[in-house]
Amino acid sequence: MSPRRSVADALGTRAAILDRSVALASVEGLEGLTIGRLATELAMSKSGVLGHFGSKEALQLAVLDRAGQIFRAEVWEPALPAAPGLARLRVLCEAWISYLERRVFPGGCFFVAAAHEFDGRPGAVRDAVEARFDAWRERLGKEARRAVEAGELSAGTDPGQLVFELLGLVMALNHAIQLHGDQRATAHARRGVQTRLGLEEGRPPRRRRGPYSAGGITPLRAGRTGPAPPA
Amino acid sequence: MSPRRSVADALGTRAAILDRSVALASVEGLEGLTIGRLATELAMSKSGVLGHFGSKEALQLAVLDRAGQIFRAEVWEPALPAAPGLARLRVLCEAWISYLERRVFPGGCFFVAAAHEFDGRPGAVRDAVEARFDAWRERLGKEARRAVEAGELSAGTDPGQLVFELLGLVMALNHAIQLHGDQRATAHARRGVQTRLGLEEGRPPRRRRGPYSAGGITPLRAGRTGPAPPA
DNA sequence: CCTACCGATCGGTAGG
DNA sequence: CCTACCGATCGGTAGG
Repeated sequence: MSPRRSVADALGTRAAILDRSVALASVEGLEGLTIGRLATELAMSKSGVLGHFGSKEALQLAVLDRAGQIFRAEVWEPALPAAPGLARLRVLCEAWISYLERRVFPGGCFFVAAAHEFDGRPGAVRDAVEARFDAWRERLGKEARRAVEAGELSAGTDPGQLVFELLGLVMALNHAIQLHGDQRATAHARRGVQTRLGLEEGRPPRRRRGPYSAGGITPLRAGRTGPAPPA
Repeated sequence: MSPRRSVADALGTRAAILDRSVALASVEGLEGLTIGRLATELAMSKSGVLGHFGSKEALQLAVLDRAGQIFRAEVWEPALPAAPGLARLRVLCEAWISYLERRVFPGGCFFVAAAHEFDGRPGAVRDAVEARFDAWRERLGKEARRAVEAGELSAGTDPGQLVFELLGLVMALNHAIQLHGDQRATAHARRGVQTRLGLEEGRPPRRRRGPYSAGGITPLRAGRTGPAPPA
């Protein structure tokens, strides 16, 4: 009952609301997330839930932030130990695929879902989703440019084109898993990444003029947590 | 007031409801499509609208059918004059990209949006969306297999992999247009398709063992309504 | 095709 | 954090 205790409790309650919200919104969408249902599942009153955020939109933005923390921990941070450039790009793509394969969010990629839900509705939520995609593409683009500059990818490689195609592979995988329950699509996604980023592990790239330096070569392992791709 | 007239009127009303529904659902989603809003926009009563379908789910299924007719006319039919195999696959991909570029549905690809909206909710709508994607992938796969069998694509080409990658390019384009308003992404999508299906225009294929044997094929024009891709 | 209505649920507020 | 409540809107039905 002391003020100190109350603050800690409030933060714990807020965190609990957000965790439940992420799970709910992943399946039902950020708009399908309702204060009433949250309150019921958390055994709280609606006003108790809403008091932590002030409005549904503020809750949605907080949920987006929480989902961003999870994405960062699952996809971005595993790639930090890898050397910038091609090596990091490979770990990044594998962690990204693994994040979908392991269904970190039961509804698939939280941000792809949010993008589809809000791309037709102006507002703060839509802007936040767009900003996150901009930042993510920028990060990927930065690694891709570094890989090209270092000669790890063909000098003719367009980093923007590469990032666009990687995004497409991940989106197609997300779609295959969520709509069709097709886990075999992960093999397609991995093969697509390998075609674009080469397949070797720990070997120097072959110096040649061709588009890819696909060496002779074991598949990606670093950062992999899912099962190995089928032969 | 005769029975004949009533039937014609009813069909006209039903068609008007569906057209309005497609436009609304493209932006708001099939679940965001509400009977009340439809009734207001059509200057009808709610029960007048609902009477044509019986339930919201039946309306959603009818809307999906109507959207399918539009997709068929915009993407599939333009490809029918082309020879089966690689030529048809090229026209198909160009019509598909053009369909997104021209924003035939203001909310982007109707089925990609519906897939994201319903992939987490069991039911007839979800099943209908899944069946449509199955059929579409089957059609693309059939053309891809024919192209491989005819030697228009490398014998090593995996049709399933090709279809997966084409779907990814289209989904990345849809995302770029709808979330980022980025029309330049159409160039990335077209370049991705050309990398996979060959680029030349009216030139004989280079006979080599490489992945693509891009035939002596005119570039896509049939069905193209958008601007030419940038150099 | 209409009016009139049903119970349920929505986001949010008043007041404590 | 609660109870109690607001107006609006939801899908759907009764009865004509």
